[in-house]
Amino acid sequence: MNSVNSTQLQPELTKLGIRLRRLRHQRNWTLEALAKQTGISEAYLSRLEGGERQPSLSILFTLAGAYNVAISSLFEPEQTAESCVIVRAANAVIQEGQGLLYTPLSSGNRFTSLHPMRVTVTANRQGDHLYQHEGEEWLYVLTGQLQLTIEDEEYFLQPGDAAHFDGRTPHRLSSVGGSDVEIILVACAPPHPLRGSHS
Amino acid sequence: MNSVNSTQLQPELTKLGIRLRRLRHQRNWTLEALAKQTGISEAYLSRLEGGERQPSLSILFTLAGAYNVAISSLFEPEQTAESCVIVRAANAVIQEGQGLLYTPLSSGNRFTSLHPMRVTVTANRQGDHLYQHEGEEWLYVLTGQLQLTIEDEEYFLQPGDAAHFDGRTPHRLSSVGGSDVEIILVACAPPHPLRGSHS
DNA sequence: AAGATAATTTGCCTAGCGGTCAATTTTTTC
DNA sequence: GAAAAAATTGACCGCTAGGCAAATTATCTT
Repeated sequence: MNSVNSTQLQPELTKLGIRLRRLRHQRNWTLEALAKQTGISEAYLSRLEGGERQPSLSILFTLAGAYNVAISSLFEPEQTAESCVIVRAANAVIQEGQGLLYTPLSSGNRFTSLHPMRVTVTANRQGDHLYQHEGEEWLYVLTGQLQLTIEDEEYFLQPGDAAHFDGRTPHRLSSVGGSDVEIILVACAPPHPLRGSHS
Repeated sequence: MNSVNSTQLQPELTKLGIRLRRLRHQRNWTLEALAKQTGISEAYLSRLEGGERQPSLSILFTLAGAYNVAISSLFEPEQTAESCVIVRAANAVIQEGQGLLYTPLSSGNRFTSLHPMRVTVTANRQGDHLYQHEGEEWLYVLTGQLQLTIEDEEYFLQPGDAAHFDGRTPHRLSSVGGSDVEIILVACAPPHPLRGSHS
């Protein structure tokens, strides 16, 4: 009665194995070389890379050390190595949400982490809602005067000013001075954002 | 003769335990509740959080599932929850490197992932060097005309255009049209960059 | 093509640790 | 204070992580 496999385990093990093997091949190492370096037997390494064994953390730490990568990187979703996405000012697609005007500055999900956009905070809009999300956020004021509220702190930003803050602390944007504010906003989301929490 | 502990294991286990406990407390869950939900015994959970046991991957996957977080996040360095960093245009600190002029737009390392900067590509500079680094890169042209070379592809960007690419593919910036180019550049580095590889 | 050598995989085994139950201790509540 | 809830610990077992050595497959050499 092991209800363990809510996230099916085997495919994850296979993926892990593949990543490990790729790391090794990238370095042109043989199983023997790796075994000698880490003190782990060739046989076991082979089984790991085949996804036939479930490595203990100590093994994972050792391997991550040998490859000089973070353990977490062994579990991160594959980077789609799409080379480049260009978004032209001419083709801007403006979206509306919560009284703000958005223009995504990258076509979405080919890259995982960065989510850049151009945002227009319309004049006299009073930001009612406090935003809160995983990851970091950074913004840069192009034109206008921005009022940035972080939790209970207030900042006033001029064109050329930048702000960098933790997305988890409640924040809000509004314009001051009676004219629209144009900003560049870049969010950086972790690979697997925490969605609505608890039961 | 287990040469496993190159990266000392025990402290990592402790850290992991602390993270797990924090996740549980954040949700106001009791060991019993978590045990019931996951099918893992309270006793064992307690030991895990105390760092006294080395969880198997299947256990980790189950827990990550219960908390709805990525497994990798269990191994990532603590996010320093510093709330906000403001950089004023007035206080810009200009640095020079490789023929480019940099202005960091966030004061460094309090946040891990995002590294925003304003870059001036001086006129007629010929980007000789091809850059290559971990993580993603995104840029936005403020003024001037930029020539962006990604591997063997060439792109010409006008003010307002944006580009998003994988930092690992070799890339280079240069100016065209005989005038300086001002851009916003945001790099997104993974927590633990791969430093110089292999032996 | 066939030896020879390097590289990986597989059969088989077991020590040790992951994981549980039940009892004990600590913390909270009223 | 007692009583209930939450967390920890002792003692134990089964399973599997991981090693050894033989077998297989891939890579050279000539």
